[in-house]
Amino acid sequence: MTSPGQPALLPPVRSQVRTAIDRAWKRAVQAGDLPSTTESRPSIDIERPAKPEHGDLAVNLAMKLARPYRKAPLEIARILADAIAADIADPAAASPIASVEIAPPGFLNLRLTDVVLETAIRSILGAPVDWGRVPPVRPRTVNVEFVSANPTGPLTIGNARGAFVGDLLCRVLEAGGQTVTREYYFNDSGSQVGNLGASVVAIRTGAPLPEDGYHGSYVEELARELPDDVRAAAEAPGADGADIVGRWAATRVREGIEASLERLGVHFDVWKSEGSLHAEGWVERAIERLRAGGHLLGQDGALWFRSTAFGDDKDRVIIRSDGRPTYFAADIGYVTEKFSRGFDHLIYIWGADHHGTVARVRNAAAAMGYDIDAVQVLLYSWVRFIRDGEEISMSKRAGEFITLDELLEEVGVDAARWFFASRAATTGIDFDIELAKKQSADNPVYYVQYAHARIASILRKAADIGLAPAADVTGLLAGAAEAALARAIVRFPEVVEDAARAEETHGITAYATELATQFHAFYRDARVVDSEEPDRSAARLALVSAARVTLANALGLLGISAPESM
RNA sequence: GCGCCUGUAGCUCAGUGGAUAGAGCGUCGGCCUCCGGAGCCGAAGGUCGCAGGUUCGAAUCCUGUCGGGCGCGCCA
Repeated sequence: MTSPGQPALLPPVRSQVRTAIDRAWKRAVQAGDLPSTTESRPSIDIERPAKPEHGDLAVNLAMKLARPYRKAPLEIARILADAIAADIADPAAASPIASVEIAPPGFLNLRLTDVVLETAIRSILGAPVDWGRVPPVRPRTVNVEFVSANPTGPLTIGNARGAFVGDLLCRVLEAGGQTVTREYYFNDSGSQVGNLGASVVAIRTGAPLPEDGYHGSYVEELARELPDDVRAAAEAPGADGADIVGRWAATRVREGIEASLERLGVHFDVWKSEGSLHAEGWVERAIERLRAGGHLLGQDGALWFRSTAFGDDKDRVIIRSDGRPTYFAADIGYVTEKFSRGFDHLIYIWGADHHGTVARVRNAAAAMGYDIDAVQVLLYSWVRFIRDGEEISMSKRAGEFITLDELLEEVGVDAARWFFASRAATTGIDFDIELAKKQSADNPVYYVQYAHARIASILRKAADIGLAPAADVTGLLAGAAEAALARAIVRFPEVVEDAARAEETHGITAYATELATQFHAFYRDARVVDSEEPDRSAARLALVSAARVTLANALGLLGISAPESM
């Protein structure tokens, strides 16, 4: 949403072109050159041709219209091309298209005007912070819940992907104009917390660890740090010592988790405990709501949600026969609690092993009267961590694990962020720790950061001899090197738009790499700092300045630093 | 057995039905009198697991099949 005083974001070039094509299509229909149809026109796909001789952008609309119109694609392409040419000739239309060519089997290959590129560069330099933000398709207030590991031990590399994927998703949604709340859900009162407390007590008293106890140095650390007042309360007659110590330990562990997450640049807005959902009556009210809707079923002494009525393969227990609510009961209470805070979209980031629970949560939301599509689950696949050719197996309870902190210490936050950002969340991936360390110098993230640092260095050097970026690059783009770099820069908002829509970030890392390559090529071919030619130098400084802003914003979008020097 | 995800270059991964399937790393060969060589240029490397089908066109959609991962609790 744009407030009155604020200029609207410049539409991405691709959107401007789409508008122009649409205008041309209507022009052709009005002129009677194309049949008017009651069917809606197919969506206009605009793609970037692999080969430069195919122009800046290509449109396959003529091929798509061939069937409904029962006309040869090339014939339709001819008509559309004529209409686009007419649109270009109309000064009032101010078309972003410079020229159009037809290529078999029916492509329309377009070239952009220099004006469109220059306008974009001007807007980058004028409002660098906004560059890459795109207008929302539909503005939403989104709750993204992720990590949500119970505070029974430090975060491990097993939690890593969820943390990065969730935060990256939030960032990409924010860039797409949505309002995002990052939320962490945890249980600090269950039996596992009691186990943790019992383990701490056992170490403290020198007793053997309980059967299901927790191992690991962090448990010993907790035992050492146990404050006297907590110990006294736990040892009071009739007190549940394991529970009291467990709650204290869970709080300590949770604070440690929060610190780890902050270290990797993930900040949660809301920390929500499962206990609070019960205490505040959300679970009870949600169950009543389901009951009122006739979605519950008593059987074998337990209370079930009729999930099968919504297509699930079985019904799901909400209250066990012994009267204790299941985890799922808290889930449905949580759904109502979240919606009560005004979110119109809920996203859960879960590991792929939770896919069996997706249907029941969404179905319960539907049963309570919410739009099922407003509850979305993003499943990420597992990462196999490899060291010395062997998969690292982990067990938090047995104390065999590598913590997230240790991983980041080894490979670095920027490299780790890049690693996860550059892969689709749904594919299983291998993370070879030795390889990640060994290749750290060759990691593409440094390639992109290097390009940024190099530009920063150029700008410093220019300033030293009194050269500053021009306010504009008008006329500069006649040069081939400049034109190529400008075209790469201007594509950024489209990349963000695609990433926001796909809810994936690997398009951004690929783009950042490509832009860095374009910059390096420009650097090779065009001297930027040149006191002999101050005007051209100033214009080129403006262009590389725009490239720097774009690289910085692309990296920033991924939570990766953009260093001034390396 | 049923369900979901997945199979693309030596390795790690991109590829929303479109033009000769791409990138990084690795390998091989070149480039520093000049704004940062963490760079640039070039080369080799592919039956897109396999077999059918859909259509002007398939890595992409459908069916089958083989391999890998995960799930199928009154666990979380």
